[in-house]
Amino acid sequence: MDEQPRMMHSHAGVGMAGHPGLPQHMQEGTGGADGDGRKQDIGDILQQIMTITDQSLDEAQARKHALNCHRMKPALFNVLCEIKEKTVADSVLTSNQSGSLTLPPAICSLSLPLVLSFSLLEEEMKVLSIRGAQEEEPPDAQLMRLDNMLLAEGVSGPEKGGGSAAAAAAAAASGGAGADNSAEHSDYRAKLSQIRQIYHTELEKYEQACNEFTTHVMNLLREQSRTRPISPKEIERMVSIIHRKFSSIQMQLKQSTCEAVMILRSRFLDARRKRRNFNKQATEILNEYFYSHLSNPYPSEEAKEELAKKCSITVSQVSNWFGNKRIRYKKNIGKFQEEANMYAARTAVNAANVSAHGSQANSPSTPNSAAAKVTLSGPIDNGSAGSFNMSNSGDLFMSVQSMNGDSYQGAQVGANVQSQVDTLRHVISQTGGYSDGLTANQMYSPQGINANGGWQDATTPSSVTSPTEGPGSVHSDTSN
DNA sequence: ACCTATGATTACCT
DNA sequence: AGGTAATCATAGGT
Repeated sequence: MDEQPRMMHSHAGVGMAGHPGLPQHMQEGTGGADGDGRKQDIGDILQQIMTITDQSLDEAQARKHALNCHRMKPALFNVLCEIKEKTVADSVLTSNQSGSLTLPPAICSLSLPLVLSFSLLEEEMKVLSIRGAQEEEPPDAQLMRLDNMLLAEGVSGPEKGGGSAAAAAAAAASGGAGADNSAEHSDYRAKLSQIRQIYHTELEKYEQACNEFTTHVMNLLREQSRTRPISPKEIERMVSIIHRKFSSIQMQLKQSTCEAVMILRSRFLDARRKRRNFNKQATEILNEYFYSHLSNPYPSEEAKEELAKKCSITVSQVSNWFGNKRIRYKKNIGKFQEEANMYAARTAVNAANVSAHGSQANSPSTPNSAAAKVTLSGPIDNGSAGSFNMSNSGDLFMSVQSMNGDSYQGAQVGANVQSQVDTLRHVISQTGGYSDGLTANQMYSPQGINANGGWQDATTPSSVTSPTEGPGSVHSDTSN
């Protein structure tokens, strides 16, 4: 940066007299004029440089040529290169001393244009090498991380399959229901491949630009090395600087690609951000289980696995669902009344059907099948809890009494029969079967929920063990 | 735009 | 480890 002042100083200290023929002056300078005479020569040369733009192209070209053909040129060039190498190394070491370099007077007088250009280049090299030294190592680890991530996301990996594999992995991680969000995944894949494409075209573009620029700079430097002290080593260094520069740009590209992928991922696959409702079937299965095990809605690990399989969701999702359900049911039982009715009835119907089928083989009719049929008529026909409550409560109550009573106690009651008991009992509890004088909400107070809000199994001793449903258990003759 | 439903997460408890 | 309660953040309906 101190180039300008230096030049200005020299300029000011010397007269403006113009002299032709640079080589001659150089020769004169070489002649070893000391003191004022030498200064005068330098001033003359400088003046010529300053006015070089005023000269015609041919004239300048001729001088350049003459300079290149100077007999001392190769030797001088080598010396300059050497000094420069050394100076660059020094300047890197003592980077904050922006030392104005002191050249041997002989060299100064020999080739001012060379010295000047050398100084300029020296300056730029200093800057570049400092920068280069600073950016040397740190990005490596980060670059590797980015590369790994891009590879993992299928952006930088092999052409096909990588993306979908990543999507599938992400889908598995998010635990979403398969059929439901497959469309979404294709959308995700499409967007991912879009990112991938952009990434690759950009990468290619950068690479090409890097190569082009490198060749350009190399040519330029080679060209300039005829007039400036540029050694092949320096060209090499310059090239590596350029490559570093471009690879830092590449890293930026990689970084932003990673960001884009992350955003895409979070938008499409992050379970929490993009919450997907379970599909209707899954919800029904879960609700069915919940309401048929209302006295103890805590599915065992096995039951959870089974439910998870049935609903094509994960076990932890099942756990979440039951956790949420329990708490929300307990908090506002009234709100769930209708739902409870519905599922209670449905479960009863299912059980009745199963039981009817089972008994058709062996015995004519069973009390619980009758009960289920009674249950059926209410909520499903007119779909209203109110009318359901009023119409058949008596029958239901009787049926359940008998089911839960002695007649079924000793028999090999199947697990699903227990479900029916829970379900029907629940229906009864809201229809006023257990308590007459209460309001709807109070009536609905579920059996099993104690004063503290916890579920108790006191009312249904048999449901302490979570029943595992199996057709086999019903199959056995439960009638007599 | 608002509201409710709902799946997930969190802190805390047993 | 598994439960509860509170909370978050979004889906989906109006």
